[in-house]
Amino acid sequence: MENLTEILNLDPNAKRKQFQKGDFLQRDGDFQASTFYVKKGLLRSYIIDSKGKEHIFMFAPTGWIIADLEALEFNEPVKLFIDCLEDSEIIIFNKDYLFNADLPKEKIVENTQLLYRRLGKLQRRVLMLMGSPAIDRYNYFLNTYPDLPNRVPQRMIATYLGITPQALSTIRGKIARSH
Amino acid sequence: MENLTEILNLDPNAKRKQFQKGDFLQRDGDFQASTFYVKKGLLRSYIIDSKGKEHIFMFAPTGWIIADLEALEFNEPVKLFIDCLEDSEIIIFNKDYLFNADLPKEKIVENTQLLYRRLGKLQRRVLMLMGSPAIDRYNYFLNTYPDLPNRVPQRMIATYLGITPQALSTIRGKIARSH
DNA sequence: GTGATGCATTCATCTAGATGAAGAAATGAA
DNA sequence: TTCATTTCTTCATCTAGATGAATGCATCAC
Repeated sequence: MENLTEILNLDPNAKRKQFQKGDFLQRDGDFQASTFYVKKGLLRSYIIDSKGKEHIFMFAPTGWIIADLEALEFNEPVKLFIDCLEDSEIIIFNKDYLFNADLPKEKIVENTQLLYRRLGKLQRRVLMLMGSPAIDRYNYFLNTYPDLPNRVPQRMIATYLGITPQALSTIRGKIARSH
Repeated sequence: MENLTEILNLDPNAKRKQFQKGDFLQRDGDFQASTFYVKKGLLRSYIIDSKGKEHIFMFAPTGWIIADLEALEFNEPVKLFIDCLEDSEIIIFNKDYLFNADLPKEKIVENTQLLYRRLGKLQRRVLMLMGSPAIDRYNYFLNTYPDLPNRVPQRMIATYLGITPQALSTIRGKIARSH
């Protein structure tokens, strides 16, 4: 995703900004959704459901792009909170810029490749949420984000998987006990 | 999505084909994933999990595009079955054609819009699978596919929602009883 | 150091939805 | 029409994971 940096440097409206652990970049109810490129650090996006429970939609370590895709695309108010899990350097830009008419055609095609990739991953996520038990989802998580287990608390991993921290603890116990 | 037809007509490799209810367009294990545009009819894509259970990833009525996005993007063998729920007229084409260098830039940008839209929908699907009870997911399904309840059997709707036909039957019973 | 706050683990319950079985209704083929 | 197949519903269990509470550790502020 490093080629993105180059593009982002071209966007006259892109803002580079430093954030601290705990800072919010966007919250539920905001009217204007933004797109964030993580130059360095770690973000996450999540909702809080009707019962007050947190559900992490994704983590975004260095090099990733994170946004409320639904709000962006359908011009709805933001549903996803986005905040910093570590001090982070972020580039805030307009989604449209990735497909701006000023960019050369090949760049645009390159950028759509990123969307395609994300679609593939999301497809997998849906299929796993429907068809795989929590332990398989946990193993897939470890594969997708190999270095995150050391950087984020268990309870966040649990809410990413769609289970409670207690359930994750039990699963980890089982894995450990079976060597 | 009607503008797509036009583009598809330009693709020299796109094949138009007639299928019958029950025909398979693609199955688990195929090596070459394709992309299908539904000119008329109704398709679905689904996996069969390790316990032999069916999970429908999506329905594709007239005007929709359906494919195994993960297999396409990462050049993996196909995981999703795709078959016809009704007699259908299908255009089979290469995903790359949507972003072919021969197309005018505006067309490419237009096509990425479709990807974005799909991403937004998938985000919502993930969030609902994690955070909403089956009844809410059912109502959202009714919203997304208003005319499908009359065209597809309940058991398929259930496997789309990620629950069993029995559970869906109970939910419908509750909704009916509460007027 | 002390106290406070947050995190992980364990255990005893509880529950949404799964499973399996059976009957009723609908669909389809001959 | 009749027979077979599939679909839908209901009910009696069962289970993965939720909930809530208690305990033991860390971490941080002061």
